[in-house]
Amino acid sequence: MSRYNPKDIEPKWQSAWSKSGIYDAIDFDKKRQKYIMLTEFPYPSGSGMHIGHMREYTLGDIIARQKRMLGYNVMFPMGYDAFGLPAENYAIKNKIAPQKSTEEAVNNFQSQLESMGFSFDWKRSFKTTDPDYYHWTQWLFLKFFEAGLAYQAEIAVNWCPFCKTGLSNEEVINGRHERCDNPVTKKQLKQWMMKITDYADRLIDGLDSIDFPSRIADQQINWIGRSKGVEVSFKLKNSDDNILVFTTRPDTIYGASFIVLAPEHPLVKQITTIEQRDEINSYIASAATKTDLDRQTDEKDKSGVFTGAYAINPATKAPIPIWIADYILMGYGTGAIMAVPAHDERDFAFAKAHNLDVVEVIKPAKASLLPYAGEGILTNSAKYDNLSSSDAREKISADLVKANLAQEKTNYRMRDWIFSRQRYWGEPIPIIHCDIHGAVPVNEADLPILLPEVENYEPSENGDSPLAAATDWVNTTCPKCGEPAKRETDTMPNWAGSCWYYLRYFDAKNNKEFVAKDKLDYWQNVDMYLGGMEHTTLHLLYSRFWHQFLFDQGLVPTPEPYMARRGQGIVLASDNTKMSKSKGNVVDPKEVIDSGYGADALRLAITFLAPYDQTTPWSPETLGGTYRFLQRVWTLVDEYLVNEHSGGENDEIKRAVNLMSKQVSEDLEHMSYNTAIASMMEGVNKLYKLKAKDKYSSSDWQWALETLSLLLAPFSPHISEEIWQLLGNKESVHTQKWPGFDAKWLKQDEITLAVQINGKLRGQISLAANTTQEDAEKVVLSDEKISKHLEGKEIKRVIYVPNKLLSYVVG
RNA sequence: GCCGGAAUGGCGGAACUGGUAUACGCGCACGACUCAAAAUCGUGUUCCUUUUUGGAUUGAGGGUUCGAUUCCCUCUUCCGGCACCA
Repeated sequence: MSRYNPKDIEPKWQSAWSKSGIYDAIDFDKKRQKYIMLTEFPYPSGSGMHIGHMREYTLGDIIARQKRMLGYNVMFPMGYDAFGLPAENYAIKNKIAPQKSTEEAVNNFQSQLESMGFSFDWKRSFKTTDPDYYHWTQWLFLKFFEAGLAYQAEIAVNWCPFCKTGLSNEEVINGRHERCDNPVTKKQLKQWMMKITDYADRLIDGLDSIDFPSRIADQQINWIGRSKGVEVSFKLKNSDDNILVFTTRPDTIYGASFIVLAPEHPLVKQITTIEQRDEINSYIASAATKTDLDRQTDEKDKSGVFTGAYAINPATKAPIPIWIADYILMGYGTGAIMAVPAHDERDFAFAKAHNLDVVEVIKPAKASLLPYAGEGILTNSAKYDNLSSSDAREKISADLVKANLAQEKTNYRMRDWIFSRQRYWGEPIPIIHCDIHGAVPVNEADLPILLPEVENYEPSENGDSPLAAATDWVNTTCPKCGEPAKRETDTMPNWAGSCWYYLRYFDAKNNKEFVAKDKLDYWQNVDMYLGGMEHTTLHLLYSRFWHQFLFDQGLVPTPEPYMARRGQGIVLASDNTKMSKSKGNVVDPKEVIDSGYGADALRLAITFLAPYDQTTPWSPETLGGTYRFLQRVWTLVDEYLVNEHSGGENDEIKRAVNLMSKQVSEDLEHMSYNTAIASMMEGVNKLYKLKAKDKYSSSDWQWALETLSLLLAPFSPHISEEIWQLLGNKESVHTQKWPGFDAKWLKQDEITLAVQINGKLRGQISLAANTTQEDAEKVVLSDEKISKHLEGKEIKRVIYVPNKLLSYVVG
């Protein structure tokens, strides 16, 4: 008799597997390919990985292992997203060079991953910081540049004063930087931008062709924020200039009683009257210093200043005043609106605050207070009166377009992607600035542009990258004319490397191309992409954009990178709050393994807690339960091996194991991992009962225990391998065929029929399977307990569901 | 405010296309083993009433149906995302 001790078996198999190569993905293999991938490949930080990572990786590993057993050529790679703020901030805080801290963190991660027994193909691994890799990230940037999709612009960027770098809109969450949680301000900077807005429609429409859960697809659609409307021009009263406004509600144009411009709007200076100039200037100045957070907290009070100028409403021909206010954003639409206070909450608040006209032009079906933003019937709108607002929307915009006063226009909430960072730890942008030729791309032959080693890699206050101080590196010559020129010193954001890493796994060592074409054609794209919800409007959106561009360039064979995406839920601490280092409630997987539970029980516990996509609290008790389960499995096998086992067949064993096999297979198909484990527990409980009866006397035991180890293999790979081999098998359990089931053992001769009377359960009877309704009724009526409920009642109707239930309706 | 998701025992959760609600695990109680404890094994465990019987129950209210955790309507609460986007 031996005891289940994970420490005896887990490290042993981990090293055996890594020598064997059984998890390698094979290029051009005849078997069908299946690509399972995890987001975001981790950014190595000193603190290592927590249980949330492990949930995702365990899920991926279960899928990958089962697909291999089902006969697929599985690609299940892992690498490291090692550039970027998290790695760099960690390095700065601990006063280590990022190169060095990254290396340490990677080693730490590597050993953590190995201790969990994941079946990654390590031969394809790389870091985004490897020059062999970022060579091609830079090369791809040049493709964007050549296509005009990477460009420079002087704009007011989101600026994180703590990290001292510009940020994209996606990285600002509730006015704070998503990495360090400090409030974000605005700073005027010349930035590299990516024209993701060119792909806005494709990013929305492409979702129809791929399998993303609606919560992810909807979130992306929401973020892109497509809205269709018209741009209408309002002529200035005393000038031939026009102000363009964007509106989705041209049906309300007769109620437009004033115009509001963003403070940064280019026409403001020109139209402001002398009397208003001081007031306008001071308002512009104060708006410029507000942080996003200030703007959000000031949301309710609608500040603004009159410019002194008027525009003509093209519908009413009436002059209306032009104001400026910071609730109008320069970055959206035209930076100017026609205000319809009767039918827009913000305009209404502004009109009330500044005593401006409110003209009702839409009558709601039910009487309602102003402002009323819904649909209704037009009024005060000349010839459009009595039209429905939707009809009026079409008619009015058509008429305005015909009169050359408007054009149809689609706007997006999403802005172009601010791509440069004023930080050290990123891919250098491969551009050279020449006085004569402007921004010139580096020659492809000169790639990669290596990140130089510098003494001081901390960010600066003034918005210069730390690279600006590396003058030897900065000063170069123009690739076009050979005159002295300077390198771009901003670096790429940490999202750049992860935009295309999934492709590089096809061909990780290639130094001639980013990926060889025949490998792209074989592996195609990711079949199942697992990852957290936090990437939905960041990495997941960015990389779809890159991939769509690569498709347009003929560089990849498919229009979308990820055929299916699933997001795992968050693992909370046991007290139902988020795990955080500061609260000290983070569960460290290493501790769990070392304390004796082992990786197999941990993997089971994470998976068994709840459905994979549900947020759920961590439970040490569940870990105890899954450990106990494995121990029971172990004991079952151990007792079998030390007992004599000759004897006949046992139909009950066949039935129990076939049923377990069916349930586990079906649950895996539906990604219902927690119930798959429940099915195995149920199966093992049954085997314990059968063992008590027949003392392992049946010849079916060997088969039963082998099947159990096959079913358990994707979930708990070490113990499965150990018992598989203890049972006398020589090859790895992980290269075996997934067990099927024989339906003939699942058929039941005798079934339990539920009997309902007026919808209430009144009894259960045992019957031979497939008994006719007539015979079933006879049995029911002869059952005293049930038939007494029918006495003296008129039977109005009888419903019979064969093998399930018999339902009487009585009066 | 808008978009998405959820609500089932003491707890995590199960129930496939409407058909025996509470699988599986935890916890708890009792029993076996033990001098004892732990571990292990076994039995029980939605609630109320109760000898049996019976009644109630899937966040609340209504509807469809012989039958609803499941479908429809109204509402409440919680979680995630977006948020002055014209």
